[in-house]
Amino acid sequence: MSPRRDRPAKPALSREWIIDVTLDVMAREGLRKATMRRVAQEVDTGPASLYVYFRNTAELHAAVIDELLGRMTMPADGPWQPRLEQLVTDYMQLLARNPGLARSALVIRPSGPNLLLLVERLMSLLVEGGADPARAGHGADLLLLTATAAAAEHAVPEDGDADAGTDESSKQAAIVVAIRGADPERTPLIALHGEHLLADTPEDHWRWYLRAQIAGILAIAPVKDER
Amino acid sequence: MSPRRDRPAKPALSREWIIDVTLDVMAREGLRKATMRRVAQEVDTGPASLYVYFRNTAELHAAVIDELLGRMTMPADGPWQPRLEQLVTDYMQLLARNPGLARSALVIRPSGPNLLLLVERLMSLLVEGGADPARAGHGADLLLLTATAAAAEHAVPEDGDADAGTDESSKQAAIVVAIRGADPERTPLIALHGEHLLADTPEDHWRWYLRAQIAGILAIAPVKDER
DNA sequence: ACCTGAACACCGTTCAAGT
DNA sequence: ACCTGAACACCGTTCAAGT
Repeated sequence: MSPRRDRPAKPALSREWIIDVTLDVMAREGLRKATMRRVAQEVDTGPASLYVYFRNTAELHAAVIDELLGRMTMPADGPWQPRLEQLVTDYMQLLARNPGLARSALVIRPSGPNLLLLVERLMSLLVEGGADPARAGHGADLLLLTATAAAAEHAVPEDGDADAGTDESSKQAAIVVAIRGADPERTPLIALHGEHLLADTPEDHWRWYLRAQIAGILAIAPVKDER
Repeated sequence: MSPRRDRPAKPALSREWIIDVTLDVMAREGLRKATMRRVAQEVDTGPASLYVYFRNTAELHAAVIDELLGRMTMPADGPWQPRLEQLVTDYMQLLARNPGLARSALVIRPSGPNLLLLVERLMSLLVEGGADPARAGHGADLLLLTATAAAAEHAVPEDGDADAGTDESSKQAAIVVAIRGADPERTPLIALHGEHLLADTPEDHWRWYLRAQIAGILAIAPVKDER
């Protein structure tokens, strides 16, 4: 009669369970709270137990990212460019939704099976758009890099991420002040054209990044060829 | 006779001194060790004292980045494109040299006076290259974003950054294994062209990123214009 | 104002021992 | 093998009190 019946026997620990619980804590309280100790507590054990499945925190985060990637739906048929933009934007938003995940992604360089599949799709869309297949991999890489970085920036500050501006994010506010207060002597171009940076929405901004990069990827030749 | 003469009187705390000491600890042991507690100890006080000058750790890091930016030398005269590439590469390397700094830069969005000056220079070089002045700010933004992200990736793992692969960085190794082991059925393009990704050096890779982005920035029109 | 010791509420990771 | 409590060596930040 050791396992009580009213409280079902504790399920066996497993990679999957740990990842699920981590995702859960993350959704509720942000990645910053999804620590080894906290997750361990949530699965009702000591922190040491997790180290049987993940060598360290970074590896746990990598697993979480690949899990999320697996849930991403690929855009339907249509012209290559909107599909490409959609795919990269989805990836960006996936990371931006869980602030801190993007930061992790930059450090750990995910390379799980689902990431490979995403890269394959990006490459195929770029090739459809006319890219040199030999360089499509670089193009995909660049798009993912920018998406990750943009997500890390966009990222909603977590509760008390040392960023509790009164009404607006003080991070944004600092930039606005810096641009508006630009000295026309020292920084004439910013003084003249800075408003353009503040004028459009983050979405417009992101779309411009995307378009510029796609245009560049399609236009540029391999670096090696020169000299 | 309260201040002993053999041990000079403790200098008064100041923003500058704290930044200098932080830079010092960073250079010797990496940003990860440059904690509030550690820096406080180095200036021989309790951690609480630093909070008189910096509201939190992120603010200290931002100050450190702007200080480093101030020490950056601007490239000499010459054609705009090499100068532009040099400038962005310098910024990337400045961040890559202190692993973790790049990660901080993404989160805190530096906007100090020295960053503004860098943006101004980038804008002016882009305009020299033929960019629409109204969009040069976006271009500079994109270049800095990529530089920061690339630096965060490149970044040499700090001593025991949970990344002590036997001989090579295990992070890199994981990608190599993933690409080499790509399934030709599931990911045919990677299987076919993946070697290109492994073939060139990080420097070539970076230069390609730069060229692609510059080409794109010069080619693309404002997003707003469509529809 | 500026400065501080002490405390609060946490971390990641490893060890030695258990099953 | 898998699992774990306890320990080690840290964190950021705030408080209440001092000068």
